Formats: sequence, structure tokens, C-alpha cells
Amino acid sequence: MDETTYHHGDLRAALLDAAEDDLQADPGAALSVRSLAGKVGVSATAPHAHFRTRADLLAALASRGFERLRQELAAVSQAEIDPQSALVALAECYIAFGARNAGLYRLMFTTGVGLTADPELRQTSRGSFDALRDAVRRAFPDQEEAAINQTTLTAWALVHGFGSLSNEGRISEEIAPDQSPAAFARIAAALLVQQADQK
Amino acid sequence: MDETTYHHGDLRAALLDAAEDDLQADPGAALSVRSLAGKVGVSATAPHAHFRTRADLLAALASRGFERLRQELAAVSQAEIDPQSALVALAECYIAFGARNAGLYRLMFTTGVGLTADPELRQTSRGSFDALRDAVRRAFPDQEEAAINQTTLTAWALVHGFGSLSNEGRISEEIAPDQSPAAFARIAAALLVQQADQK
DNA sequence: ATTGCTAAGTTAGCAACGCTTAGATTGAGG
DNA sequence: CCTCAATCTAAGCGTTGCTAACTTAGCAAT
Repeated sequence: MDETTYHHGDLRAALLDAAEDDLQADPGAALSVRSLAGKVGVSATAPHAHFRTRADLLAALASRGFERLRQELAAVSQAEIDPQSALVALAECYIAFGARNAGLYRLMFTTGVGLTADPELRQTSRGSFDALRDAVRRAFPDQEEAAINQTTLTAWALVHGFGSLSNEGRISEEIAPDQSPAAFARIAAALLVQQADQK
Repeated sequence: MDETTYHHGDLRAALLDAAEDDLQADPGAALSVRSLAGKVGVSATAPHAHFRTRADLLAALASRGFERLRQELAAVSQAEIDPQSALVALAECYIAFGARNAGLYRLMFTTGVGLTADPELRQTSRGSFDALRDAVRRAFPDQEEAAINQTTLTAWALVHGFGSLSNEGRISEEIAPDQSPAAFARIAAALLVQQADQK
């Protein structure tokens, strides 16, 4: 890579990478546009050519997160043969993703409200949900579409609840001695399977 | 109240009130210390006498939120006689609290990580959890303490998951036609009751 | 009553931030 | 080779969090 090119080449991706690094180093990082620009070796206002506003940058970052989450979920979903044990693996994959990318995960679900208007973010976010739904559909093949939707929603709420609370350090060791993603995933998946069995 | 007293009287509470107003008007408000000071009619740096840092102010605000949530949960828990229908009511109370105080709720569960070190926040947050646990204990009187803890944790993850996703506008109408807190609460409570019945 | 102390508020000022505007630099297509 | 749009820089505005030094006011002891 040339050291002193006027044009960076792929500043957009570089900025997102730098932002993710910051977030990985400190999940509560402030993510200043200026410091990101500095880290990438570019002037303070260069990012504005790619992201009209700081919020746009955050939305793009969140979108990238959802896309990665979708990929990881899809990979797990295809790897598992038994559709019910796939549910456990999927739950663990989801929660573990949050644990592995704490800062990014928070951003993904916090960018919310105003920014959910961002069409690309809406789409990638929906992609992650659909990955979950595919697995649920395979696990409970005899459920109707509406039931599938509700089960998926419940599953999502469960894993997001566990993941979010765990990420923010809200689950004390006294309450849950085993804080591993796998432990939370087992609880969540067991609940879902039970529900389906009763139908 | 005197108009031009040098000492404000209760600046600390006034700042928190103003912050909550801002958050109520716009759940994504930035909550600048300076503008809060301005709104209360005090110099820009006066707040620092009560909150060493902006993060401290946010932590205090979150703590107040948890205290109010605890009170509301406790009130519902005592009002209901049938312990199982109390679970539904409690879940609705929780999710509705999040919907009614979207900005505050987000803050409560986002202040996280570094700030969870704040002892008062830790305590009030724990208070909310205990209110939930009391209700779970009454609903499933024959469960052991460890099982109660796990059920409470599961319940918390469920309602927090639904509340959080719903608040951030992440649940599309297509997936959940009924977006009311009551609807989500019914799903969550049904899952918990089923689980207990199987034991 | 005067004094001293401390909490609570003020003004001034620094560095960092997001964003706008105007101008420089570049590579790609006609 | 020339043009032009995309990309980046430079300068600057208003706002922010926070510190430092000072002022004000109430309270307690003498």
C-alpha cells in the first residue's frame, strides 16, 4: 500500500474497520469521527465524503454487524443436521456473537428509533431475523406461518435478552453461576422446544 | 420558590428531572450537561458540584429509573392475588414501563459495563430484579432457590428482550400484528408457566 | 456578633467534537 | 489531452465536558 497517496483507496471500509477496532478495545468507546479519521491517516473532514453524518457512519457499522451475524447464524444453521439441536447451537451462536462483539452488538440494537429509518440497516437487520426464522421453521416443520413467526420472535427476544443482559454485566454470578453463552443458550432453547412440544 | 436565590435548593433533583424530560421528549436525546444546566437556570458548570462527571449523572438517572421500575413491579405484585396471573401482569408492567419511558429504559440498560461499577446503580438495579423474583417465588412456591433464580433470570431475559426490541422498533408489524405490551407479556408469561408445569 | 468553614454556585478558558464552506488534488472517461 | 466529478484538505463556527480559581451564602462555634 502506498504511503502518501492523496486518495486513500477505500476510506469508507477503513473507517468502519477502525471504528470496529475501537469498539473491540472498549465496548463503550465514544467513536469520534475525527479520531477515526486520524487513525486512518486522513484529515478530520474526509469521512464526510462517505458518511454525511456521524449517525450515518454508526448505522453503516451496525449494518455490517447484522450482516456478519446473519452469516454466522446461517453457517451454524446449515452445519447442524438435527433441526432441534440446531436451535441450541443457533442460540449459542447468537449469544456468543454478542459476547465476542460487545460494543458492536450494543450499537446494533441501540442505533434504534431514528436510525432504523436507514433502509440498508433495516434490510440487514431483517436478514439476521430471517436466518433465525429459517432455523425455527426447520425445527418445527408442522407449525403454520403465524406460529413460526411468533416462535421466532420469542426466540429472538430470549437470546437478545440473555445476550444483552449478559453483555452489559447485568447478570450476577450469584444468580447464574455459569455465565457462558452456551449455558444461556441451553436455557433459551429448552424453553422453545418445550413450547413446541405442547402444541 | 424564590426566583433569584444564589443557591438553587435542590439542583441535583432538578437536573435529573430536566434530563428525564428531555429523554421523554426524544428518547435519543444527547443529554448535554450544559443544556440541562441552562434549562434549570444555572451556570454551565454548576452541575459538577453534584455530579463529578456526565457519566455519573447518567448513572444517577438510570438508578432513579430502576427504583421507579421496582416500585411499579412491587405494586403490581401485591395487587394481584392469584400468583400465576400476577406473572402476566408483572410482565406487562415491565414491558409497559419500557414503552412509557423509552429513553430512560435504554439508558438504564446501556449505561452498562464501566458504569455498572457505580454502587448505587448496582443496588437499585438489583432491587428491580428482586421485585421480579419475589413474584416468581410466589408463582412457583415449590421450586428450590436455584430453580427460582434461573426462572427469574429467564423471565427477566424474556421481558427485557421483548421490551428492548419493541422499544427500538425492531419488531415489524408483519411479524407481530399486536405490538402492545400486553400481547408480548402474554407470550412471555405463557412460556414461563409452561416451563414450571413440566417440572 | 464575629469569625471561620464548607457546600454550592460563578466566570474564564482549554481541548475535542460534529459539521459547513471553500479550495486543492487526483484518476477516469471522452 | 482535457474535463470533470469524486475525493481529500484547510479553515472556521458553535457546542460540548471538564478544570481552575474565585465568589456567595448559610451554619456552627466562640
